[in-house]
Amino acid sequence: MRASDRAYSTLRTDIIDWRLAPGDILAEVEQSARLGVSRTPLREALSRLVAEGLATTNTGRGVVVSEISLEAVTDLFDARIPLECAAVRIAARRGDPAVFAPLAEEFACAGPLIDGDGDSDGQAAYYGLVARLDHAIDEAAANPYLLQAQKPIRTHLARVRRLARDNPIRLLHSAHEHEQIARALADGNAELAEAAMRVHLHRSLQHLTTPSHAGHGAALHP
Amino acid sequence: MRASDRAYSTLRTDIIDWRLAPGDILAEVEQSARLGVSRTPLREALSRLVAEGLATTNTGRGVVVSEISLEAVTDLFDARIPLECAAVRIAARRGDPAVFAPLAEEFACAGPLIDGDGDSDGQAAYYGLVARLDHAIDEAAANPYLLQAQKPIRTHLARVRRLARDNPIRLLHSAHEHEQIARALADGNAELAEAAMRVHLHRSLQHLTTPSHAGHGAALHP
DNA sequence: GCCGCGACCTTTGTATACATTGGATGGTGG
DNA sequence: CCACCATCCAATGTATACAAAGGTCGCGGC
Repeated sequence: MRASDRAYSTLRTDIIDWRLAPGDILAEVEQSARLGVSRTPLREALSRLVAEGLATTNTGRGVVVSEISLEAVTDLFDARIPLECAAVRIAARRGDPAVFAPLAEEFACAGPLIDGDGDSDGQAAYYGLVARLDHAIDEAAANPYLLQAQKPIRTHLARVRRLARDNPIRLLHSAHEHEQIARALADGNAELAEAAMRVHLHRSLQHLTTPSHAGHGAALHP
Repeated sequence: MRASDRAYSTLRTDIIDWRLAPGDILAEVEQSARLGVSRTPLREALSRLVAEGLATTNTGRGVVVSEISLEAVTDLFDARIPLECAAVRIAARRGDPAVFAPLAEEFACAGPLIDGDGDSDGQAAYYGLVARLDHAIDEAAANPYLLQAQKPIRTHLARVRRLARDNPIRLLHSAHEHEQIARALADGNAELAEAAMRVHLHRSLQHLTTPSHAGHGAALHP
């Protein structure tokens, strides 16, 4: 793997996981020393982060980690909802039903996975299942432009998710919503799939903007 | 202006205007010599082009101008339509009516601008008017994530537009459609604005995919 | 004559040295 | 005492030199 790739993925993970907070300055010499690469590949990594929206260039001051907060999540979903709905609609038309039927079954059986004893293990497995459905939708939609538009949105979403941890109750609901989406896709029912996706996204947004989940970010800003 | 910015905008324009055709190899030494910059800023320009989707990296072969054709325009609009509709819907809610009313008037009076004697001059002025409306919508929507998702789509769209020149009749229809959008926005009518936008985009797509306009691209590939 | 292997060469990836710009700080004048 | 300007410094922007990797061409063997 190239040095610039390593620098990029390390910085990207650091930002998404809030080890690098908004406003933090990514000085070239400092970061190149920290990551053990030269300034040239680091600059390439930084420019990729800027293109992705995870950082912004302050003229003369280098690049800083871009601001984001739970307040931005509404704007984020205003862009996300139409994109995901469009994707799922196309996927229902073009996709192979045989791909989505097993996924629907998995979501139907995901209950024990979520509130089992090995908590974090089960949650990780569930998140993996969600990722597989997302990937199957991307494959079925087979639209590179749609994917390109969704990519930065998903990156930002991953970042705000860390501010509001999902609880088991929400995850159970989420599994049910995902099952509905997968079943509609397996049936090739575009209208139903879009509606189910819309329901899921609205519920997710509602959960994220519920104030009871805010406030543990204080630990990240001592 | 920085050398990397100059290299980026020059290459970007060259690709959009089809001076650099899909499949063309952007060798670092060759392009840096052509643009009169060193390899370092050129690499930054290339990585920006890759992030934008105008070029792709072929391992070991450098970066090549990405493929695009009129066949891709349907996929492009599958991503564009939901985004523009979402933007116009939000703009109708948040926007200032005083901004859009004059724009609607301008579109209403755009007829002579289009099929006047100074053909290309008038068309350029009309395209500028369209750009102003787009910008006003972006400002009114005030959603950076939506804008970020739209940016690559618009870039690709500019590229395919060069394959199918607009004719005066289509432009007159386009002006009328834009007028409808602007009026709905001035009235703060989100539903109507979205519908008008949807009409406009479907008509545009229909025009672009009408086969009578293909075929002058042969001059670009001798 | 065709396939495979190897060497050469072109091209990209990386590092470092140098130039330049923007900012901060301290001093001076009003 | 405040404000403005000049100087210094640190950080980025750029260029070039070097290394590594992949591709292509040619030669030899089958």
